Amino acid sequence: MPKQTFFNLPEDKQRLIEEVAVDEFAGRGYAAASISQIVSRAGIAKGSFYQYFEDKHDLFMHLVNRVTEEKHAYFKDCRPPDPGIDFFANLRWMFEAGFAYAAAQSRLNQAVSRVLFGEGLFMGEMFKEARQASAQMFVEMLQQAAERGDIDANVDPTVAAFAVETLLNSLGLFILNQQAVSQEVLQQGRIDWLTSEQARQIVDNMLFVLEHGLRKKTDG
Amino acid sequence: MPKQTFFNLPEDKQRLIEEVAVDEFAGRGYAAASISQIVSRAGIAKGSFYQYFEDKHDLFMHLVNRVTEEKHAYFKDCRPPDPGIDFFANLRWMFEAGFAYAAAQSRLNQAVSRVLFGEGLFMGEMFKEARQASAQMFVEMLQQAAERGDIDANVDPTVAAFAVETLLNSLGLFILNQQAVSQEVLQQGRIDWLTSEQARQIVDNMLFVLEHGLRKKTDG
DNA sequence: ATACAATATGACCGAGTAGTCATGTGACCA
DNA sequence: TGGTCACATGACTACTCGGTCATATTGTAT
Repeated sequence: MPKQTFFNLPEDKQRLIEEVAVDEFAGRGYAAASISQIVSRAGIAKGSFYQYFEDKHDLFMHLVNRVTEEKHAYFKDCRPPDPGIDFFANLRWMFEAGFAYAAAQSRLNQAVSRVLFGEGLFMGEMFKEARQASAQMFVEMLQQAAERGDIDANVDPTVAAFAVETLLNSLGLFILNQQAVSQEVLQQGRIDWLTSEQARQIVDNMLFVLEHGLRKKTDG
Repeated sequence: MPKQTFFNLPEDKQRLIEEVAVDEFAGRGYAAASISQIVSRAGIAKGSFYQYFEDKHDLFMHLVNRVTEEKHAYFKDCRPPDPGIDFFANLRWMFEAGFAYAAAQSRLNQAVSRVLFGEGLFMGEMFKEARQASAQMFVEMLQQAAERGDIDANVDPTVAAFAVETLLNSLGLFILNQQAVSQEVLQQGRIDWLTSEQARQIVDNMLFVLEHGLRKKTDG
């Protein structure tokens, strides 16, 4: 948490520092963000920075806290329309609220998102060919399936392909999460706890979701 | 691409360098990964590194290529049983192969995935609570929905929550990519890509898939 | 043995970094 | 007026970084 001296600053100076910091983080990512750059662009002395914050991490966490504060404030008044509402309606509502928030809200939130998205985009650039080839394969597959009448005509093949690809790619992530990954496991480099039975169930579940969706079928 | 000198190296030295590099990238993320650290830990001279690789990017791309090679090698022998088969059967085959690969995945692949999924362990630590809270929220939501009979009883809430969360989280990036939004646009803080009609359709589609699945409904 | 090319090496460079600290400044109180 | 205290400052230290290059060490062909 920032030191008291930071909160003693005039509001506009606090905001200025936050803005500059946010730009720096957004532009260069967390790891490469430079405090020297921040103080220079904010027009404060290096020493002052260290009277406000412990270090870079402290500053960044402050920004994150600001965003979550803002978010909570934003969502406070508008509770989900009805707690007893249908799950899918609820999901849709969450989406729309999230979009509205993202669209309406401050530079602060936009910038923090930019840190996350920006790095994603950067990485995306790196693997453009590989990813496009992969994505293309899935799209074609889905298109063929659509022509053959295997999949629903309401679904855009591109979106469907994305869904399939994303879930397929995240299988590894799911496994890692399930075992609360630790450095130890990473070094060990093998995953042998997973029985084929468990594996089968996970795959079954994922495929079921993709094929039939989550909604309970009312008909036989 | 690495220079010829690298490939002239003894196999085990190549592997050693790759291992060390992978650790560095996995541990500190792409931006903060240090070549000085890598050469030091690999026990080679700084100058040698630059006789093997152009720069950090070159090294990283080499690792990525290794991963894709590995993947291709893994999937090479096992072609889909029958090209004319039902789409979902085909999908099942792919998922099983994908799962096997994910379960057997090498340190190499793990590390690269880690870098891609969010700048290494560090970022992961930072947002750990937030992400866990989010995941927890989804699981509870799905459990309630299951109890209320909104969602299908065949689906394990944990897997469903993971699927929902994964798809929703990566949807933003997908929309960005679909509209070919550049990093500059993001930097400017424009949000028109979010509010566009296309974005809305993508969201609708994704929600549809989650609710009803991909398979064409024969009834109704 | 000799010559030659390929590779290995680490001291070195310039640039940039995080973080410190002695000194300066201004506001408030006695 | 003088004293006190919170804050501001930027030169400074002690790094690490990516990258270069003259030199040393190999391996190979003659």
